[in-house]
Amino acid sequence: MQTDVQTANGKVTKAERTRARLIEVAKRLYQEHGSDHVTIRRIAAAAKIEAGSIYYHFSSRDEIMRAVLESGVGGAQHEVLQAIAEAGADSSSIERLRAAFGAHLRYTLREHFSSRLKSIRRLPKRLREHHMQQEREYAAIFADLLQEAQRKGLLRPGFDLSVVRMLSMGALTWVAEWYDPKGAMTPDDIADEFMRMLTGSVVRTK
Amino acid sequence: MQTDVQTANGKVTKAERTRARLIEVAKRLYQEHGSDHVTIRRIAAAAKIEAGSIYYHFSSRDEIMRAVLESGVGGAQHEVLQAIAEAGADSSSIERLRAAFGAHLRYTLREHFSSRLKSIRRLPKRLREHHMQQEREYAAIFADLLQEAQRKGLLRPGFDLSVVRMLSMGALTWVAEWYDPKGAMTPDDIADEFMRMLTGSVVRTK
DNA sequence: GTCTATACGGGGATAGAC
DNA sequence: GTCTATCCCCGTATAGAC
Repeated sequence: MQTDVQTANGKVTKAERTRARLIEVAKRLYQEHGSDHVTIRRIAAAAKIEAGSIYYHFSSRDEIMRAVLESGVGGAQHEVLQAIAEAGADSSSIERLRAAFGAHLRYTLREHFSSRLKSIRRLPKRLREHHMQQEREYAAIFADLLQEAQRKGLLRPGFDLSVVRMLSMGALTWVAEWYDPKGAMTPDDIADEFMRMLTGSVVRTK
Repeated sequence: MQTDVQTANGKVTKAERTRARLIEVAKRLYQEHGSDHVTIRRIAAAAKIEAGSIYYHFSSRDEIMRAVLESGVGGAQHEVLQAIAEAGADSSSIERLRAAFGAHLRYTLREHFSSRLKSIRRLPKRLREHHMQQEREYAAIFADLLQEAQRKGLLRPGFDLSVVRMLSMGALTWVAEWYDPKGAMTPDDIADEFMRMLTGSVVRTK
């Protein structure tokens, strides 16, 4: 919002670094305490800065929240797309879907980030619109994989792919609510179990 | 906490009625605005009472929140058990599971209540423990149905039933995040679609 | 860029009248 | 049981020194 543009020679300004640190700190606080109780004062304390100074980098508390959401969805998107790419060009749609689900789950659990859980309702309309646009793009990744699978005849007919996608994302996103890192299962184990649930019903078994 | 016991002759005291009204109002506010921004003063205003008077019925804000959660999980439990009962004694485990899922989803969407979404983290330990015990009882309903189905050989072997249950509940609970009441699908349509996803993979198709 | 100081409102909670 | 009055804290945000 202020002087947080990169300088011509590609250097990162002090303002940029501080801004990035504030976003990181705020994200961590959201994870630990929920969107409630994450105040300017607390963010400032955790970032070892005075509360007033924050307003040099952000115009309001909501602006920080928006930045955190943006960074969260953006991070997930980046890792999911990368996982799909790593699956290789000769992978099937189903394999890519599995990779995408796995990446989504790993990210959600690692960052304990499920954007919707953090009260988006209270975001001003402008910010909310931007965020929902970002969410739609993220959802489109999975929607595309499912449609591709359907076109290639890999899915059992008769399903509403939108509903299947949203139920699936829900199942995975909700894992953050019950996952025990000290338990026996890794995030990938859970993603695999979920794929097994789909395979044989949604996915044609032949 | 105070005089909210029923009198010997079974009559409901004024205090009880007021307390119940406060819980109802608070629940509605939580639904509408999220757990953020639901203040004692707002609850008081919506209940047409003065803020100070609330402390006759509840000892703190958290106490109200706990009561709302209790009422929410209790309500869901009641309706799910009723749906199972209505499925009849000669119904299969799978039919009862379908009925239970449907009731869970209807309740979640109607009350826009998904307890976990409302920052439980910030509840004091005592209150949180009680709430999680209640959640476990609720989860046990579904766990029992799945185990029963497994015993009767209605499930395809090789699945971790705990994981299947938690993924399933997640898929359904998350529906509240994307459901559009003005859309074409009813809650039961969605529950049915989900059962179709399970049938043929988790449920043995024969 | 970051600090200090401060304005202002709204939060939870209590005391005592009625 | 409910009201009124009030305390004190902490929230967001701003102004101006450095």
